[in-house]
Amino acid sequence: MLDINFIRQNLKEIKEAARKKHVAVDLDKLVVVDDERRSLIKTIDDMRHQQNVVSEEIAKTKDQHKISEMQKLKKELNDLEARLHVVESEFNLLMLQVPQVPHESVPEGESDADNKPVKLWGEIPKFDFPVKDHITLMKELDLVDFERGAKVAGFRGYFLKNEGALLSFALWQFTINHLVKKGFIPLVAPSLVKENSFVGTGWLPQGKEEIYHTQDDLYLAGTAEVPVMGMYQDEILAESELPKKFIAFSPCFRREAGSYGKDTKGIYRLHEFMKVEQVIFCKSDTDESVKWHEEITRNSEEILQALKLPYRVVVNCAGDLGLGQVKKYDIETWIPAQQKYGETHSSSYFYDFQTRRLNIKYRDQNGKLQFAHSLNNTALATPRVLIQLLENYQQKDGTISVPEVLQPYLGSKIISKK
RNA sequence: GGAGGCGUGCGUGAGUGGUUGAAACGGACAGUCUUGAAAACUGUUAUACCUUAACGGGUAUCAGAGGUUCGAAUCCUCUCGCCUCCGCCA
Repeated sequence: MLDINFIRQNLKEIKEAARKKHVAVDLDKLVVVDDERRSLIKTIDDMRHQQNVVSEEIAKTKDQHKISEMQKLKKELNDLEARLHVVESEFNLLMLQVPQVPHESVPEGESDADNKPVKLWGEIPKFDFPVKDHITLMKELDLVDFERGAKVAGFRGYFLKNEGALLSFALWQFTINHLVKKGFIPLVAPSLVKENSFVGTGWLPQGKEEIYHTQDDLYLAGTAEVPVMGMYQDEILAESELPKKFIAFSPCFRREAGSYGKDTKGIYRLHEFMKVEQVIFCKSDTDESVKWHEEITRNSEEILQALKLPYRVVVNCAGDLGLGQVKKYDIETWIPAQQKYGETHSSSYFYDFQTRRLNIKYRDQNGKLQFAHSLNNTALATPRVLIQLLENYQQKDGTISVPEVLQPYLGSKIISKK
């Protein structure tokens, strides 16, 4: 959510942002609705003032004439309040659709195909044998059971098995340890979450099709960003505790509506997966946001570097940005069998878009309340990253060598047939 | 799932229809005093919106939403949250 005064003063810029982000929102209508809203509030406030003054007189004089005068006023007031009610809900609905303005460095574009690479790391491995894809590798080494996964959990269901499971634990543990050393507070976050946090983070109302909804009116979060942001809703933080840095583990659920035909094989696109997510609250300062954005991106790169997986960083084009995002980097990691990079991380910042919706503030040095800024990035998502890990580490004899940094967690150096 | 209780400001807690945005105590902050600290004393201590050049003024908010009333923290209805006991359960 943006400040309505900011919207009114920068209407052209916001319209441009909506165009770039492909967001359909009638901003002219918003202004008209806001005009009516403002004038109603003014009128109603004045009438209430009169009501307060006269009521006080009545308390003393019990003047029957004034009472009937106020009865009339009350009727008028009720009508206006009812109208304001309607206008305000219209106003709020429109406000929830107004996009954040992308940073000037964000390229224009329609979809992820227009994202621009900004960094390359690692060498693309050359294999002197036919490369197997992760599905083949996992089946041969008995690391996954798709058939029974589908039997039990339906389409896109899976069981991770043997080292497929153990590697996941190793990756989580390694990642969390790495970030805790950097001052991140570890969390295990809820996935079953109330609607508020989804609206507050910008996942709702537009993302309704993507999110599972339970019969108890709770929703299943597709990322720990949702619960961790919701954690501080309606709170005033101390400036001294900023930046607040969290590393949160949670199961993640996505309906993947609209992508029924996409990535139907393997473990790339799943309804249920696990993620270790970085979430930061920082001071209300655009430079601070940029600084921490670079840091959380670097943190994820460090993890890939420690795993010695080749990756590239792309800056997402405006068409590929979420409603509230100012700028986003995706990190894409090399998939040998497909000879291309595949998204494994997504790093974004929002300025105060989310914290305004969630009412998360802090008191600055001058005693003024400010909306904090928020950011988040994947630290590591499983099982997707197993694709890159297994394929890049495969060996001629069909075994997988275990990345050095994971060996202590896994207790072995090689994954071979049972 | 059954039975009961409770929701007031940073905290404890008063307030059951008319200057109560809200007593009192505590906490925090600032000042006086002190070499420094403590103690004592004094003062400050909500947020949002509207209005004003400014001083200031106005409206709303006592979990939330409705209702009764000229007037609601106080009465009524619903919702939400928390707590206790029983049952069930990892």
